[in-house]
Amino acid sequence: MAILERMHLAIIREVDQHGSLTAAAQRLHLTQSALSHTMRKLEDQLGVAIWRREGRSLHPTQAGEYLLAVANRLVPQLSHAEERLKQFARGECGALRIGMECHPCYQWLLKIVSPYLAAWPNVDVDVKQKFQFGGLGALFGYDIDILVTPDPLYRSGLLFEPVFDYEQVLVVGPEHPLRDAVYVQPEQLLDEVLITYPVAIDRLDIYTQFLMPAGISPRRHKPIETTDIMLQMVASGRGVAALPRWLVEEYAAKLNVRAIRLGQAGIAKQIFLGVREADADIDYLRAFVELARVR
Amino acid sequence: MAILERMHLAIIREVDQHGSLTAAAQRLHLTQSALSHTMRKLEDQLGVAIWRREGRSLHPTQAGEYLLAVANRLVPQLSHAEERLKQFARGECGALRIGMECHPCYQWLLKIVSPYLAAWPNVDVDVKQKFQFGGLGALFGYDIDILVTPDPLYRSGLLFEPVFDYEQVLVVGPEHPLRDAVYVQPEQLLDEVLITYPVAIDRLDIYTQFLMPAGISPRRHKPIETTDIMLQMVASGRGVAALPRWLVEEYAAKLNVRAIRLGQAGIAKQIFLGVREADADIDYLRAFVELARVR
DNA sequence: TCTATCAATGAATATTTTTCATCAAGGATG
DNA sequence: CATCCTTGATGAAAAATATTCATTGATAGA
Repeated sequence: MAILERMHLAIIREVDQHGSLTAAAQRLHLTQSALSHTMRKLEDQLGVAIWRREGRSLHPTQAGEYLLAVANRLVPQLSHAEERLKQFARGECGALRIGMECHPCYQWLLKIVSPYLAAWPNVDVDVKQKFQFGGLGALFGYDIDILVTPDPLYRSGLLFEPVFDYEQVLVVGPEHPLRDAVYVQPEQLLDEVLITYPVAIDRLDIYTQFLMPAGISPRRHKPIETTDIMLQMVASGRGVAALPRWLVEEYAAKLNVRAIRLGQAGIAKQIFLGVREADADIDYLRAFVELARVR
Repeated sequence: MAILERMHLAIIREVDQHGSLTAAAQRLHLTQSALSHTMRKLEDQLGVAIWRREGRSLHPTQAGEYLLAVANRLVPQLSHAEERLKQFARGECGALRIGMECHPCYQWLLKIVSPYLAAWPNVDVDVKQKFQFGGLGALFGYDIDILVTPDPLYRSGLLFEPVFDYEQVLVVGPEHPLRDAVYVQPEQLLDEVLITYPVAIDRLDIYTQFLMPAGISPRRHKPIETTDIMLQMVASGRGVAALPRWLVEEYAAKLNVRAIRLGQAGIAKQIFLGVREADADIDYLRAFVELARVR
C-alpha cells in the first residue's frame, strides 16, 4: 500500500546535495548499489522516473524535483520529531526553536533567553533568523516553535501576544546638527544618509510610518547587516539610523550617539510572540512567553 | 541513524482511530504481532514508552500523544506526495486542492470550476471547507494548494491575487418595509432578525463594516449553515441576511427576494486567491488563477 | 467463574534490504 | 586515441529485518 519511505526522501536529498549516488551512499553509510536498487524499485512501483540518466550523472525529472521538494520539507520534520522523542526519554522537556523576524529583536531576545535557560535547565534553545517562507511559514511549517515579530496575525491557528513596548527613534552621532533636537521632522532627513538593516523598505517603520507619508526620501540609503557596525557608522558621522530607543541607550554609554524622537508623537512599536494554537498548553513554551512578558 | 519510519506513524494513527493493536493490524493487513514487535522496537530504540499498557488496552503516553500529532500531520502529506507521483506517471498533471474560507465563495467557485475542468481534463479538483488551523494554516501545511478567501495576507511565502469584486448587500423578503429602499442605515436593523453563516462575528462584514461602527446590534442573530435555507428564511419574512449582490440576484428569479445597499456607499468586497510562492509557476495552478480572474 | 479478547513474546519463517562482484559507459588525461 | 578513473546498473549471494505462528498471561464482561 505505502511505497514512499523515509529512505527514498533521504536519498534524493543527499543526491541533490552531493551530486552523485556514490557520494550519497557514503553519507548514508550504505553502498552505491543499495541506493541504486532502492530507487530503482521506487521508480518501478510508482511507474515514474525520478532521474534522467545523462552520461554518468543523475538529473532530477519533473517528478524528481517534486519529490525533492517534498523531501526537503518532510525529512527535517521527521528528524526533529525523532529528536524530540529522544528528549522525552531523557526526561528533557524539549527544544525551543525561536524564529526572529526583526533585526533588533535579537538584542532583546538575548536578555530573555538567559533567565529562561536558568529556569528551564532541560530545555534547549535554538534561534533561527533566515526563513525561506517567512516567519509565518516557518511557524506553520513546524520549523520553529515561537516567532518573534513586530507584525502579529490575529487569525488562523496561531496565537500572538504582545510582550514588549518600545519606541523607534532616530540615532545621530556626536557632531550631528540634530543632536539636541527634541524631535525630528521627515524633511530634516532629506540630506541624510539613512542606514538600515538590509530588508525590504515596506518592512522598515521609518519608511512606512515616517518618510513615506510625507513623501520624503533620504539622500542615500545604506543597508548594513549588524547593529554594532551600524552604530559605529552613526557615531563616526557617516549617517543616521532608526533603532529602538532602549537599544540606543544601551550603546550610548560607550559610543556617544543620541536618540531623537521621530515626529512629534514618536513611533510606538511592539514586539509580539507567536505560537501555534496547538502548542499553547506546552508548559515550557508558555513559560517562555510569560517570562518575556514580565521583563 | 534514522529510526522513525512511516510505518510507526501509520500504526499510531490506526491504533488511535480504532482503539486496539488488533484492529489496527487488520486495517494495515498485518498481524497484531507484527505491530507489537514494530512498536516495541521503536520504544526500545527511542528509550521512551509510546503507550501505557493498562489492562488489555493501550493509552498514549505524553510521547505517544506527540507522536500521534506528528503522524496526523505528516502521513497525509506522504500519501499525497505518493499520489501525486503516480499522477506524474499517468501523465496527469496533478490534483488541485482548493480551500474555501468564505461561505458564499462556494457558489462563485462552482462557476469557475466547470470551465476549468473542461480546459484541464487531467487535473482533479478537490474542494475543502473545514480547516483545523484556518485557511492559511492549510495552505502552509500543504493540505490545500489554493485558498479562496476575502482576507489576503501580503507577506511571507504566499501570493495573493484579487480575482473578483462584488458588493455585499442586505437581502429582504417580499413583504419587507425596506423592500424598495435605495439603501439601508444601521439603525434600521435594530428591530430585525439577522441571519448569517455560523462564523465568528468579527469575520462578518455586516458587523465589522456596518453595524459595529454605528454601535448597533440587531434584535436577534440567527446562524444558518446553508445559503439556500438562509434565503428561504428571508423570503418567508423570518429575517434579513447579508450576502453578495450577484448571489442574491441569481436567486431573485425564483425566490422573490431583494438586494439593498448597505449604507449610502455600499460595502465593496473582493475575493482573493492565495497560493504558495513555491508553487507559483505550476502551470495548472496558474491557469486556475487566470481563469478565475477573467470571469 | 468462565469465556472471549487483547497485548506480549520467542522461535520459525518469509521477505526485504544490502552487499559483493562485475559490467558498461562517460569523462578526463596524457 | 588509448587509457584510466569514476559513475551507475545489475544479478546473485548474504545479511538483516520484518512478519507470522503458536502460545502465554492478563482482564473485562457475561
